[in-house]
Amino acid sequence: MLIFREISRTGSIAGAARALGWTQPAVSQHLRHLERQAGTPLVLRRPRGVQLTEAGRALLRHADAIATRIQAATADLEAMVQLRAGTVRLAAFPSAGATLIPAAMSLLAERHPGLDVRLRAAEPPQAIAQLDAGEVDLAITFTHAGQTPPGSGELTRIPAGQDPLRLVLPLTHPSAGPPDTPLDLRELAGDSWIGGCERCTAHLLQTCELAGFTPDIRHGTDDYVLTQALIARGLAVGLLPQLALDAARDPRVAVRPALNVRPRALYVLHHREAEQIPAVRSALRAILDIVATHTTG
Amino acid sequence: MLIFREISRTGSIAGAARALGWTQPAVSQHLRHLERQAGTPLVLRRPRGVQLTEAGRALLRHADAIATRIQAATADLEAMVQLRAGTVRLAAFPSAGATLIPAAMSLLAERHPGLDVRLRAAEPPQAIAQLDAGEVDLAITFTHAGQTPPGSGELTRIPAGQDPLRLVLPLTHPSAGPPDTPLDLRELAGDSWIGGCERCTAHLLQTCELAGFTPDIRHGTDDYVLTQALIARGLAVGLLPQLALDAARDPRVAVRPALNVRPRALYVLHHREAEQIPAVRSALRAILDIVATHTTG
DNA sequence: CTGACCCCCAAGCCATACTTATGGCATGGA
DNA sequence: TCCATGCCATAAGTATGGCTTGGGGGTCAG
Repeated sequence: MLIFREISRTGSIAGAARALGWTQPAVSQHLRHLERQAGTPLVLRRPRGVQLTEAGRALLRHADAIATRIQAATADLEAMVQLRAGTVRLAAFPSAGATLIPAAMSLLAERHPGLDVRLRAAEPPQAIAQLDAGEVDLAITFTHAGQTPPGSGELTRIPAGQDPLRLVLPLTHPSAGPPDTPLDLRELAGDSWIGGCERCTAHLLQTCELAGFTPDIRHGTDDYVLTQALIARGLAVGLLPQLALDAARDPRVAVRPALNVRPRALYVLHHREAEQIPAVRSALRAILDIVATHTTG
Repeated sequence: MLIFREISRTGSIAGAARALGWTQPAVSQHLRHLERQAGTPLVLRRPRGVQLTEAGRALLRHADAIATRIQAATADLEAMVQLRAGTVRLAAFPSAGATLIPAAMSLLAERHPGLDVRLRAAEPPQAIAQLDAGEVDLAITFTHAGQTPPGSGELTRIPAGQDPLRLVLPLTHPSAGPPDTPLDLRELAGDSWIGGCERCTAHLLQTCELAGFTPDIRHGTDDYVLTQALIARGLAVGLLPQLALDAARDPRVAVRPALNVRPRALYVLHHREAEQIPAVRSALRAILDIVATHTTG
């Protein structure tokens, strides 16, 4: 097909062969094959070259259109390879979506302005479901110490730093001491507690059991603003991840490091081959870069 | 490219292979090759099939457009092969263009209503020039006896019957006898003559020389209506082809067969391979059919 | 009439592309 | 837990297709 275009462009079979770096019979055979399956001559052989027949002119129009399309396709793909275009769909749990991810998106926009990044907030189980369904390319998730890391065998899991947990108390609480000195969980054994998401609440229970008591979990919400508002009113104490506090810090609560409470681990998940996709790879890199500065800084 | 469409249609490489009647590795290799030259994965391999990446979706759009174009191209060519479409450009000398060719065009239109036939009036030398220049597909020409048949080696010449020449006289002329009895040229040796086109005049001169006299050619025109008008007024006698008289017969002139004057031969000329073009072939056939009925009838 | 430039045809060789065979991986049921 | 059934990839073998070389016909210009 493209050979035929070259024939019509140069006006001769030998000319097309020269342009293509082939020999003349090769082009001649191609043309013959094309005419055979067209069922009609496409060119008239003249002493100094060939001349298109009506059928040849008709085919040429289509061939030109096809060549244009092929060019457009290669241009589109090249743009994606060179990161001048492309879409990355992220699913992140809310506190990362409010802190790490916006920073990573800014970094990525700076590096590759043409990329289109889309974020959906989703707790880890939902994020993985969306990944499985092909609705997102990257899932930013976490696992509390002692819980099984997320993701089935098909997914690649990349550690993305750790997020320490903090004890959050009313300012009026007797244990609301200096913000940098760790506090032992057991000092809050008698308090009312507020739990987070399902897995967070499970982790709180487990941690307290290990510390030797069963917490009195009276409230539950995965909304960290609401959580802090309740705590500010003196209605409970809580264990909140640092990222949540980074996202929204209520000034009416006290925050202290927790003794013997291991941080939650953050992960980025993706399909195994998704890392080969340029846009996904650079988005992943941006996220990991942000995590690195966040951890070291 | 079309393989990729099949993959996306069936949703799996194995499915595409089944649909194409190939084996699974063949399709897999094609896909790999395509991804290699795209520079990015086009599909994600999932446990029960594959899922298109963004680049794959982009390519699919282009592939669909290309497939549509290919389909349109084959449809166009098929229409031409099946004579539902196509153009034939004819060049014919005026008296044939006024008689045989319209009949042939009607016959062709009846057989193949979709064909587009275009006629240009041209004397044989011009018709051949147009054929050489690729401006027409068929040239209807004639040669007088004794003249070299038209056409260089590149052209195919097909005899298309003969066109007898008639002596045309004023009704008042002493030789204007019964229309079916031949008349000897020499009876008109002393008359004033009117010549036709260049080659016709040359033929007239040659014929008269052979008959033993030199005609007094006073007028000249290739317009057979004008010729007959001059003859009707008694200003000259002439030698007109039967086709010209078929086209326009002035009732004010007498027509008699000429003794010892050989008819002119009609030819259809075309490029050697043009006969392979369906529309040209069927047009040629229609012309020859008309010529045949004309000759026998 | 010879050289240059088209084109076609025939035969040979090489590369591409499809096949068979094998293995890994994920899922679903006994 | 183990096997069965999909899916996909890889590797090696083979054969078909396609390009090359070599030779011939034809037209046109010098």
